[in-house]
Amino acid sequence: MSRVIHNRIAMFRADAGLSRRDLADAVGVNPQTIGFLERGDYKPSLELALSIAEVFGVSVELVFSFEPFPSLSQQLAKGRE
Amino acid sequence: MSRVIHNRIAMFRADAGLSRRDLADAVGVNPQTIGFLERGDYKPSLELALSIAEVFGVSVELVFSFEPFPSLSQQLAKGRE
DNA sequence: ATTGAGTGTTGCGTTAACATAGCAATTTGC
DNA sequence: GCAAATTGCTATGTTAACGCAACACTCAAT
Repeated sequence: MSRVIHNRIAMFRADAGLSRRDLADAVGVNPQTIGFLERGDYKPSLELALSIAEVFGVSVELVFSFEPFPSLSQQLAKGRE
Repeated sequence: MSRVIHNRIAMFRADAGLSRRDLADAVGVNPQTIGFLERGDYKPSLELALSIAEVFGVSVELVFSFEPFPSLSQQLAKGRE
C-alpha cells in the first residue's frame, strides 16, 4: 500500500486568500507542514485532510485524490465553473 | 490538533459481506489494522481512508467524520434509505 | 468432538507524519 | 532605501500509524 496522493491545497488556499500560516493556524499545525503537503513531500493524516477540507468548505475528494487534478485553465475551459 | 474521528467501517463492511481479511486484502494492509481502525484504537492515514472509501464506492465523509454517526436504526427510521 | 473462520488483544519493530528551529531568496509595503 | 511577510529548503527529534507474530475466544459446520 503506497499510492501517490495529489492535492489542490495551494489552489484552494490562494482562492481563499490565505497564507500558509493562516491555513496552518486554522487547522492547528505548523506552517512548514502545509508547505510539505503542497509540495507532496509527504501525505497528510486523515485528521489533517478532513480539517483542511473543512476550512475550505468542500469535500475531501475535491482537495485530495489518487488521480492527478486537471489544471485550472483546463477545467474552466470546459465550462465547469 | 487532535480530534476524534468516528467511522462506519464495520457497518459498510458487513453490508458488503466482507470479512476484515477481505477488506484488508482489498486495500493492501494487515487484517489487524482494520480491527484497530474499527475499534478506534488509531486513526487511518488519508491514503488508507481513500482506499477504504474507494472499496465501498462511497465518499470519505460517508465512512469517516468528526461528528458521531447516527445509529442505523435511527437513520432508517427517518426514511432516508 | 474438532476443525476453521472471524474476531479481540498484546507486544515489538519500522517508518513516516508531524513539531521545531534555522537560514536564504523573493516579494510587498513603508 | 529598509523592514516585514511569504515561501523554499535543510536538519533533528518525537510520536503514532502501520507490519508482523502470537494466543485466546466464540461460533458455525462437519
